[in-house]
Amino acid sequence: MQDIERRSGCPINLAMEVLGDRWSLVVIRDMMFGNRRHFRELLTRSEEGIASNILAARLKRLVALGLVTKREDPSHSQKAIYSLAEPAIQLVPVLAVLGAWGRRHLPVSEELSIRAQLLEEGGEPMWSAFMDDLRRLHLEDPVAGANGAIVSPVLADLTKAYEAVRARTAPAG
Amino acid sequence: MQDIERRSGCPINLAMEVLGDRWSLVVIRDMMFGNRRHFRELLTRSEEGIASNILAARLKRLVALGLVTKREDPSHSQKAIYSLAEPAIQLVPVLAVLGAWGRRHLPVSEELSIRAQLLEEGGEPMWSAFMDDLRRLHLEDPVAGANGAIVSPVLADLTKAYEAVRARTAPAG
DNA sequence: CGAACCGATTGCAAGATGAAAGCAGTTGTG
DNA sequence: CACAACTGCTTTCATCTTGCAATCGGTTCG
Repeated sequence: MQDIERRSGCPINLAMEVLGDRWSLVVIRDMMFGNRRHFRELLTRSEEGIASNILAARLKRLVALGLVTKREDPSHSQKAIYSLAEPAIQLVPVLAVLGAWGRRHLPVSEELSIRAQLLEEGGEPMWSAFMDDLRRLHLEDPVAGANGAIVSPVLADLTKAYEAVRARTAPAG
Repeated sequence: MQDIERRSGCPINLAMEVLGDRWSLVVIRDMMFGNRRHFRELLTRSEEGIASNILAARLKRLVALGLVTKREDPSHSQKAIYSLAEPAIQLVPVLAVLGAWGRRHLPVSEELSIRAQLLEEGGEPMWSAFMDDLRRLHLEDPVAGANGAIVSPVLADLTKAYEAVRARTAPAG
């Protein structure tokens, strides 16, 4: 694991040393909920428009920290598949409660917060089911998970709800 | 509320725009679990050694964002009392699950993670009780909350456990 | 053989961070 | 009533981080 500062041994402090920047959790969110597994997908399909050097730096750091793994894509000798490692998969509850907080207190858009709402309402059972799905997509068979040969039922439901809201609120897009 | 970037309307993204730096959540943690309510307390009793200019900037930003409030201390015309506002109080579940994650995956120290452990084991009922306590200390009567005239039972339990571990692991300190 | 695509890297400017010192005013002490 | 300690900050300056734009060498596809 790459060096973090270790200003103190407090769990909150250490978590902020690992995740306390503007991009790391957003990248993990895209891998987790958008199943973005390649550099280009993360770069160009990012809602927030991350810069390529920042993305490269974040991915390298997350790999060094053991939150993400990187392997070759057999379909393309230059492509790399990025996958969530177990510690990142266990961030599901963190993202769920953080999303729930953001939805209550920040100026979110309806389409981008429907998944946070469902994840909050689904509670612990849904989080566990989602984490099991993620283990299949990212740990068990990363290649099939990356190319869509296997899918997550929980993620499919979330995505379906997202598409439905998007179709309703922005029929043209 | 002060301007945040608003790169997107995603709850996770917005939460990271508000809390995604190395210090904001640490400051909130100290106010919440350490009941640090004055600038000097936050500055000198910080485990991580925050710099005074950074602390000043963070407090100003958190006040502007509506997470923290600032008022005069009647006991000292120059003193300011900083209190958690409702949105920050509702970060209790976030800090609880984030602490639980940090405790599992990062090199925490035993004494500084006992509170995270208790908070995780206490679950939702304990979080609710703690949030009620915080409302009394920070919203209902900030002055009495700041000077110790009223205390939080939940916090007292957490602090007691912390002191016990500290006495066991570092008898001299 | 050229265009599009692959995961990055480089240069540069702007902004954030952090250590240290300092500030003007207030309070407690001898 | 002088004075030291303490109050919440602010300033300065050197260093580190961030983000944009352009680009890189290689691969794949038509």
